[in-house]
Amino acid sequence: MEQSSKGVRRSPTADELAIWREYVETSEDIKQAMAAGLQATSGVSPGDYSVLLALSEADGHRLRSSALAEGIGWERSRLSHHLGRMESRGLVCRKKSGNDNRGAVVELTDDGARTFRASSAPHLRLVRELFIDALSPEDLDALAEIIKRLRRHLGEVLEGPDSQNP
Amino acid sequence: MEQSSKGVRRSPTADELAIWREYVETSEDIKQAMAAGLQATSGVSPGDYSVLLALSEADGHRLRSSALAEGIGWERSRLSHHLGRMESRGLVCRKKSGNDNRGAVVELTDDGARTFRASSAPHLRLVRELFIDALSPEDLDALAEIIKRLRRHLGEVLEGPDSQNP
DNA sequence: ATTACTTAATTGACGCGTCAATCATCACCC
DNA sequence: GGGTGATGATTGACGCGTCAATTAAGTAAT
Repeated sequence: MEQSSKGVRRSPTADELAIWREYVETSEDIKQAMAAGLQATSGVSPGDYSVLLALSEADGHRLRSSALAEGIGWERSRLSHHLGRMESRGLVCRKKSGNDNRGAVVELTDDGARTFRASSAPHLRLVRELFIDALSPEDLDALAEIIKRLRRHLGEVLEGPDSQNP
Repeated sequence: MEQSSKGVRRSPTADELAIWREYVETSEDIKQAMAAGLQATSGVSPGDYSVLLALSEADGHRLRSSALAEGIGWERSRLSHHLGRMESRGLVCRKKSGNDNRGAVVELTDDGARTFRASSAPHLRLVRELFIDALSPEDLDALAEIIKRLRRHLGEVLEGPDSQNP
């Protein structure tokens, strides 16, 4: 039996660790730069932007809160907290859903729609400035491929360990 | 004049935006998986781990708080808040510095040192499982290069805009 | 119809991070 | 030595995210 099964497996080398650290730091710095830029230009956070975008694209500017959570890949409680803050700022409002009385529907207010329109161009500009402009088309392709592998691997590793789900 | 100077510059394409989104989501998922794994195996957060690591490597297991902040690349107030939490858990303690009475010195407690030793192997294992194992050596090299470019570009873009620093 | 299960969403507590304000100390210098 | 300003560190307020608990409404089974 060798290292591929279950025995002792090697630790990352110093080089590998350095790349890991750079990876984490860089992605956090970029996230932070995006947040700061968005805040400065449009007064919204990345989370706000995700919510506004999803609602803007939705039929009638309204979505079931669970559908919204699903759409942007958030936990429900996270969304609930965030909607509370956005509602208090008047960007969004919550109403009872017609057919199922436990469901809530989230709707974009006029102010929310305006805010989204105003933040869209700055957001796109920031994506270009902070990310796209840094890389050649070949880099971008390579990165896309690497991300796919990271993602797929992560999925496997989070399933595997103790998946007693039928 | 074309798009390279100051005029209208193109928005990201749909493909580019998709890669951006994947990049952000993946790095957050990985960060989250690391945090969860570390918490489950050793009861520490990634932030705790950074602090413990830096102190463990320091001479006498103690550092000026500003040197510590510098070393791990944190804002001072962030570190101060974090140290408060770690101190209340008994991982770390703060003392007045000898020669400069406004400086504080942070010192690893025995419990902190023990905790660090216990978390080190799980941390390395997680780096391998979540990151290194997902990629071939060539991928890793390519990724390292891309990260360097992102980082360099980010530095330029954050300097440039309005650097009225003498 | 009463009990039991599931599903939708919210809440509260708590850790984390940022920003702006504050406080203490040191350094200078007139 | 008493301003003045820089430096080291802390604090408070607030937004963000997770987890565990809770509320409320639908669904089934007996």
